[in-house]
Amino acid sequence: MAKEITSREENYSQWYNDIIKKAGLADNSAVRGCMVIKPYGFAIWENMKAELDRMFKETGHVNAYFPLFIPKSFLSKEADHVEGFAKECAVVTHHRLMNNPDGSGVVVDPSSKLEEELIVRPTSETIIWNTYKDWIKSYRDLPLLINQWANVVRWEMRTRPFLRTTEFLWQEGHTAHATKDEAIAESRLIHDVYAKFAEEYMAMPVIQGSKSENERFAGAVETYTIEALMQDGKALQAGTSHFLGQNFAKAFDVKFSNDKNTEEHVWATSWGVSTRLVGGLIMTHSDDEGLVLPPKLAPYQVVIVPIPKPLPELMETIDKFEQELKDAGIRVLVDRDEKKRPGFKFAEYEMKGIPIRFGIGPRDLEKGQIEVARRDTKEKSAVAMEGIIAHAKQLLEEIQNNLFERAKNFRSEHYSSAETFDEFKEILEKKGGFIEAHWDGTVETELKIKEQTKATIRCIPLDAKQEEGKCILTGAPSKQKVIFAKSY
RNA sequence: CGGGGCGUAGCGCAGCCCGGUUAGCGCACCUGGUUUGGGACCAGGGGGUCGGAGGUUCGAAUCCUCUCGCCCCGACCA
Repeated sequence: MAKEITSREENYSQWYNDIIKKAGLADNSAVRGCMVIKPYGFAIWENMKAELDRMFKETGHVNAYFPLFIPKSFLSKEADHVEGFAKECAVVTHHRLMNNPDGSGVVVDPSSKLEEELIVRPTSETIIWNTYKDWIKSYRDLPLLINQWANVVRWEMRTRPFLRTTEFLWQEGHTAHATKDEAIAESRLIHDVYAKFAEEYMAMPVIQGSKSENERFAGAVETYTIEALMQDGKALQAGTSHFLGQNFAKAFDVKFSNDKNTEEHVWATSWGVSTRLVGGLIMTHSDDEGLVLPPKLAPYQVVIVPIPKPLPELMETIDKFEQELKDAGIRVLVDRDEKKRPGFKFAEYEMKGIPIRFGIGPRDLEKGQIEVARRDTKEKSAVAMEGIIAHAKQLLEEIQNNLFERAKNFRSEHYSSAETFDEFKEILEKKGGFIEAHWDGTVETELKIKEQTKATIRCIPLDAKQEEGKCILTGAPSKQKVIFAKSY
């Protein structure tokens, strides 16, 4: 029935908001632009986090934690960096409140004004590089491979739950290296980790590429990105990994002595993914009936609904399956609610995107079978109780694969090539999606295209074939196609 | 910051134009009963500063002024 969810066709943004609300992922908060991540939504993030953390550690990184506040002066040490973030910083100017003399509550105590304002971190390059200065003296201190899980604040004009909130959760890796090549290799390594995570865990296909100068991270020499395609034909930048060159080392005077006792500036990378991924996950798979979650990240992979309710004669069997599923490493939820009827529960768990539902009633008990429903295709089938655990395990894999294939198909259907600007505009208007096209390589052209079409260069794909062509806007020569799209 | 919309019970809304007893409906909630294989039904019940302030009036959810907040679309951005 999908009660209360706006259809995608009717209003895509409303649909997105409905899913978040009805599936219990997040709420708006008392603070404009900030959301409350509810337990079910946070569980998805925790699963993402656990997997990413494992991948980072597997590739030699360790976690640390740096302060929330950054002295204002730090931010301005790297010129491009401050320019990129200055307009969206929350600033702490005082540290104390006092009772309002007129009795109307509390006011800022003017005598508590800070000598130097503190910035709530929009990203931590500056405070971290200020710290690295003390940590790095010799080539023996390198590489330094550190990640932190943190919250950051960017005072954006327009926010959307998960996709862009004033405060968001993320991880930010900050590494230091002795050579340029090593730093580039590091940023590429993480770029690959992100792509692998997106595709294998989120079942969200991505295009890997580098950013144009205009879209590059403030302070970076090169930004690598993974770009995903949402169901409304808009692209989502899902993760970025930056090669920072020696920009921050120079700004914070971080030098090391090499094995020939010569001083050199350190080479750096930084990389991050955020709670935005949850938004990407929602928009990649979900449908008009609610959330659809890939099994690998679903808080619960199987839900068992006793039909018509948790009768004692059913629960013995159900408790046994619950334990067996747990033992098999499957996250399972048993609905022991006495009051709600099965139909209600079915709709509820579809809304919440649980990949597999087991329905078990007296009839099933008699026949030694279980009604197995999969969320991705909505198919239902009767499966013998014997071997059900193995069946569930295999079905979870199948669902994971199916979601990825489905998303890949959608992307192929929304991946076009344009030779002329008219063609480009027509595709954008008719179906959106990614459009590959020749571009003359200049910022001016990119900005003009953006102005006329709202589309930007999502990335210069790493695997693009080299071919002679003409820029769709200016006709100037181009050596390869780049990928355009409207984006979030 | 521009353009549009909206603030009435936890949620979704009606009532407002055209002022008039005790502010209403659906869902949710509580109690009891009957039900239960795709969002059950009956009966009873609880819950409201009508976003806030000021004004007009015998009387304001309703009219006027100011104000606060939220949502959508855009500019900005992960």
